Amino acid sequence: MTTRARREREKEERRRSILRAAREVFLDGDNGFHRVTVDEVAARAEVSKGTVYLYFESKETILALLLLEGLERLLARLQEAYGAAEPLPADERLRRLGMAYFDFFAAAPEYFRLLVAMDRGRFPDAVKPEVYRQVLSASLDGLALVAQAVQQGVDEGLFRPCDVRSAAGILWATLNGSLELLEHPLRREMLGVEQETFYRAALETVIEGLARR
Amino acid sequence: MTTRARREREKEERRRSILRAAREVFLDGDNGFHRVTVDEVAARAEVSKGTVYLYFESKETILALLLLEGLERLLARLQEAYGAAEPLPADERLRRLGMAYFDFFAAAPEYFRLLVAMDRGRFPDAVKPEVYRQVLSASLDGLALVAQAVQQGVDEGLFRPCDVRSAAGILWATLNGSLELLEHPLRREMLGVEQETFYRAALETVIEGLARR
Amino acid sequence: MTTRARREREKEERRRSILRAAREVFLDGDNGFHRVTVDEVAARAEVSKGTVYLYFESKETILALLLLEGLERLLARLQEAYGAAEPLPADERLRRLGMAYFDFFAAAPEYFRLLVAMDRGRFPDAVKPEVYRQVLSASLDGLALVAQAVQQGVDEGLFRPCDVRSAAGILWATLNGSLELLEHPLRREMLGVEQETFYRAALETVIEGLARR
Amino acid sequence: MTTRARREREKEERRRSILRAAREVFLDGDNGFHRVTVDEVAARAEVSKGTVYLYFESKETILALLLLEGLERLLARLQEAYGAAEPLPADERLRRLGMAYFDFFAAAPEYFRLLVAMDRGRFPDAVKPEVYRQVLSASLDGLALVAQAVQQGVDEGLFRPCDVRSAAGILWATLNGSLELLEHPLRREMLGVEQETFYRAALETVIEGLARR
DNA sequence: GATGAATGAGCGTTCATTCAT
DNA sequence: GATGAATGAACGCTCATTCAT
Repeated sequence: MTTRARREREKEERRRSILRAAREVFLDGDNGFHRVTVDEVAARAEVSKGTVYLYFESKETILALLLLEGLERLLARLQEAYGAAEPLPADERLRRLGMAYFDFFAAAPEYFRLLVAMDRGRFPDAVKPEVYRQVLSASLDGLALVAQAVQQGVDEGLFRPCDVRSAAGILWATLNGSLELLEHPLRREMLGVEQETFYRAALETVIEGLARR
Repeated sequence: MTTRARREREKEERRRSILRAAREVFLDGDNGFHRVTVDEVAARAEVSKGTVYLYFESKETILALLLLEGLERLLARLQEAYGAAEPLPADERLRRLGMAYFDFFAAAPEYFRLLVAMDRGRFPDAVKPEVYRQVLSASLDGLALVAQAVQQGVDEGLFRPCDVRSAAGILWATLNGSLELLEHPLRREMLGVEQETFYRAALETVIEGLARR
Repeated sequence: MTTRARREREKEERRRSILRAAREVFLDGDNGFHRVTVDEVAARAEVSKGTVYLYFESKETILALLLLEGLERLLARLQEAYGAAEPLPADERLRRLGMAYFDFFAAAPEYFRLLVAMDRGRFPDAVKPEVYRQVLSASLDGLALVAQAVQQGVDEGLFRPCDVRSAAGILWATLNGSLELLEHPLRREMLGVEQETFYRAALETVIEGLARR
Repeated sequence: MTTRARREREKEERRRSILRAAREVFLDGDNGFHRVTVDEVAARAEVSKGTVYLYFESKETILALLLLEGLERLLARLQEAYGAAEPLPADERLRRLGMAYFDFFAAAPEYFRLLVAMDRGRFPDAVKPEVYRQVLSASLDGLALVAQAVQQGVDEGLFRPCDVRSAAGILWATLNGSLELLEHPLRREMLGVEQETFYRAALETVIEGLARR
């Protein structure tokens, strides 16, 4: 009985260890996610290539799970940032959501790349629909949170009436674009601005853009 | 001397012809730029594979030059859209710039993908810093145009005083983010909105966000 | 002692159950016997993969035993078809044997493929000589039945005197060749004939060829 | 000019050399054709794996071409054996065709295996339809030759009227079955007969079976 | 006796790059 | 300057077999 439980635990540990190895390869490489190789992941996890496939269906599945993991952590942070229990003005909620988003991806920019890459290449084909749906669903949940804040703003007369889901999407797009734009040092130099400063300004601009005059 | 000149000219022609072939392959493929192979480019240009490497350092360099070319065309369109000769209000200029940007990438999404990919994969290593800088410089020129329109808006009291270069960057980031966000059908579905509609709304939101109250 | 006997019995049952699972996988697949994997057999038998190897030396051994089983069933059918108890003319016996052979393999072409494959691939190395000999012996028994019918024909003056074992072998070769030839749709098309019609004609031709003039 | 010609020649030589290497791997191995590995072929030809794919589309194509080569040689031998220019009785023609067939495959039994294998596995998918058709066409030409001899026999009253194409197929099936049956030493032992003796007897039996009484 | 996690050699195929001619 | 044949590392994935527990 104990044996069985231990087995189970070890298996889960191994699984995690492969996932961790994948994350390391994925995050370490200066190369970006498409340089993640099953060979490399296996080597880093100190298991054979076959073992990797014992735990995961495909390379893409591993990356998708990695992403999902990230998104779930992100979502938790966003929910925390939203501060549902606190009586906050809508713009403040958006500010907090935006900065939580920033903190998350500033800490792990590769997740951001992975999120962006998810639509491309072999992903849609190689990843089980279920996993794919989970990824999309996590994204949707995050978006819903933003939309909720926008709705609050509209309801309270702070924001102009609008399609709140689109508005949420616009904020999302802006924040993504800001993260991406300044990811490269040369572009930061070009704009002569620090990433966080720029990001905050972008966030404020969109919030301002939603505001009732 | 004449011979030398002719030689030079022929060489340049060959170079252009390879680049043109690369562009054809690049734009033809239904699969995106990462399907561009040196074999195919050489075949299309009717030269040997070796010759391609005689004129270009690497496949990535070719793609970078292609992008540069594209950016230059984009810049021309932006300049046209800016309408320097016409007496236009600043917000209208931004609107025109934004839609020219949209039109360009809607017509050739591959360029957008290439632009996004530029920071990643083998590009940073395989592309000479000089070429890289040229790409950035083309971006800068575009940005300057946007900044100029913002400056006009600030000067005329339409927009709030601000760091115009940052403001231009914010608009840019938003538009890029919007293009990227909606590139994938599933995300379009998720937002329940058409790409152009969303893009326009994002553009308006940022313009609004810049406006003086 | 009783325990020992029970153990023995259980072991045999387990063995049979694995073999049955293997047969199911073997006959299920649309893809032929080379799609049989140990994983699948183990899963179907609801035992671990290790257990499979506890009872059988190799995958090839399992397949060989499967074939042996099949051949034994075939032999039973041939004996029935022979109709030892009935007073039949020799040619009729051959006809019945031939058609029983056809029916067997038409119903389970995989067995035929396996029989053909037996000499090839990893089989000769991976299968114990003993098992191999058993397979051959089963074939011999079938052959003996055919030879017996031929002998009857010779004795009764219906067939020309000949080496009856060779004659039986010739019939066997013809029937095998016919089955194999027409297994592929394209070759059926090429000959413009249906499998059973062709097979019957082949059977008759050889019977005729054995007949006294 | 000479250079060009030499290049061409060398290329053809290389191609042949890879094909020869493939044949060696294919014929040498005790393993049968499905153990033919691109790695092995490349090693034997002393080229890199990539080079193999420079000359051939796929492994299956190589094997198909090998087979085609064999079939063409076989066909030439059959035509010679048929002796169109000589005034031969139909049964003698069949005898000569049959023995030419035997000689060919006795000398290179692997070709026989390859021919049989051609219908299976990845062949139909992995081989260009054109090559596939050529293989079938070569088979058909051989069959036509046999059918022609049978027709002659029917016309001359030596053979019973019959569907000559089916009759040719029956002979073919018998000969194939005989070759296959006795390929394995253990089966030869089992029948207590030498391969050629058996084969001749089978050939005679079918000829006899076609004969008018 | 039974398990099932782990192995690792093996597969066919691709393609950017090099270099002898 | 131009060629194009050759390279070879890399890729994701499979599966029969082993062995510590």
